[in-house]
Amino acid sequence: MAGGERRLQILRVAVRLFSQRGFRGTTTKEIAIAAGVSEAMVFRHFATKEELYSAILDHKACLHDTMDPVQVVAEAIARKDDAAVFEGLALDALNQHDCDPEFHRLLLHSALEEHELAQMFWEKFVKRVYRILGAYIRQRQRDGAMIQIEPSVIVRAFVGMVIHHSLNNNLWDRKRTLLKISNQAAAREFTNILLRGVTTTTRRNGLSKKATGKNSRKKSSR
Amino acid sequence: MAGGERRLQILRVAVRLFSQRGFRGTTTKEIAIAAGVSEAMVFRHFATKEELYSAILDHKACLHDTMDPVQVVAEAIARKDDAAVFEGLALDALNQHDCDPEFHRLLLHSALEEHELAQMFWEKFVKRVYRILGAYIRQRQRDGAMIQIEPSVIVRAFVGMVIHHSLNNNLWDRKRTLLKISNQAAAREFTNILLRGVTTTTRRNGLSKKATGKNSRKKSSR
DNA sequence: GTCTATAAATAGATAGAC
DNA sequence: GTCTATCTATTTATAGAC
Repeated sequence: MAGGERRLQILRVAVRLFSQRGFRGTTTKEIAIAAGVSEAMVFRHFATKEELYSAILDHKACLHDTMDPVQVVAEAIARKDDAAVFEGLALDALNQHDCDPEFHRLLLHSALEEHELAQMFWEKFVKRVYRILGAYIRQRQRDGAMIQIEPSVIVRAFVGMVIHHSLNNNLWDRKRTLLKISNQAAAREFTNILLRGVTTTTRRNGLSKKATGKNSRKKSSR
Repeated sequence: MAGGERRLQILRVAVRLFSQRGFRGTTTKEIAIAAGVSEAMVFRHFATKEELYSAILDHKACLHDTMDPVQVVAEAIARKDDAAVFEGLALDALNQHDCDPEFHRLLLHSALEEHELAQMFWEKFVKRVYRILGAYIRQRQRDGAMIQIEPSVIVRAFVGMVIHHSLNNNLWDRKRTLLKISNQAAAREFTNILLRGVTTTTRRNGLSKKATGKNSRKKSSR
């Protein structure tokens, strides 16, 4: 097998094992066996186990760089379509986690081990979501469309619903014994709860026909 | 030092190290050094490393058995005081995590490693919260006090806010760079968001407050 | 109870043949 | 590129003296 090809294969096997048992919990021998090669081959492609780990992180991080969570809803933000903003973000996150559960586990392992990936992810991804979503909420508060709660609290509440749901599905309750629901439905329900919870609205008929932004005139209700 | 005493001391040291670096990431030598004894002493009190781990889990699980999260709000449930129910649960969980962050980390490690503790905790604790809180919500829906959303979804949303907040504070953002808020305030804010989001009460306009119980939620949002 | 010394197994990593 | 064989350090665990 060609160099680059084999390298990638070993890398993928390592991703799987590291995500299952953590960095320290996985031996280079296990990786070699799972990849169907000798240990020497592993060390031919990656000088040390640490280097292998780093390569994985780079690999994963690069993949996730290309998908910008904020870009997914940029247009909804411009339109000030609250439901589309939150539902879009939630659905994107849930789908992401579903199609790459390994990454979520890898991230948790690295957070527990205080490895660089955790901090990198935090800096490049989480902070960004808080900044941009926080700014959006602040704007909507100025519009009189949302009640005066510290925006970070709202972000945390919403991110909490979504991430915790993923964590449940991927880590604790893979059989979905407690809650079986599609990602679409979950994104919609969480968004409904949050928006009912934080938007100013006088009518109780349904929930979404409220200020779409451009012409909201209500000033600070409380 | 007497037998039982030393045993407990080693156990406590091990709890700290395991929660920091996981089971496989901690060596018996490190434990011995941290406890100020020789490795032989560790193996005198615990035949194997596995046995030490199990002893920790028993120790912790037993501690947490005594504090029933549901009992904390039993009286609020009887009174149908929605705000007290949710705020009480949230505050209890947040304080619990704050005063024993090790347990939270230990739990995560064991969930990732698929160790028994994780499943035990899930069965004895999480399921219970879902069952009881779900039943309460269902009752409140029959009362006409809450909108018709699958109760499990509401539970997941709320538990998500709270647990994710703890996870952030204990694992990712110990410096609280993104959100600095007291447990009391957090419990109150999350409850406000959720209850605004799921209750049928007509708020502003001083219209009817159709909720049945003596719902004494205060309307302060800074 | 506590230690030092050490056994036995496993880990990461390298050498060198093919 | 790939393997077998091997080295070295570490890790779990034990023996036996005090």
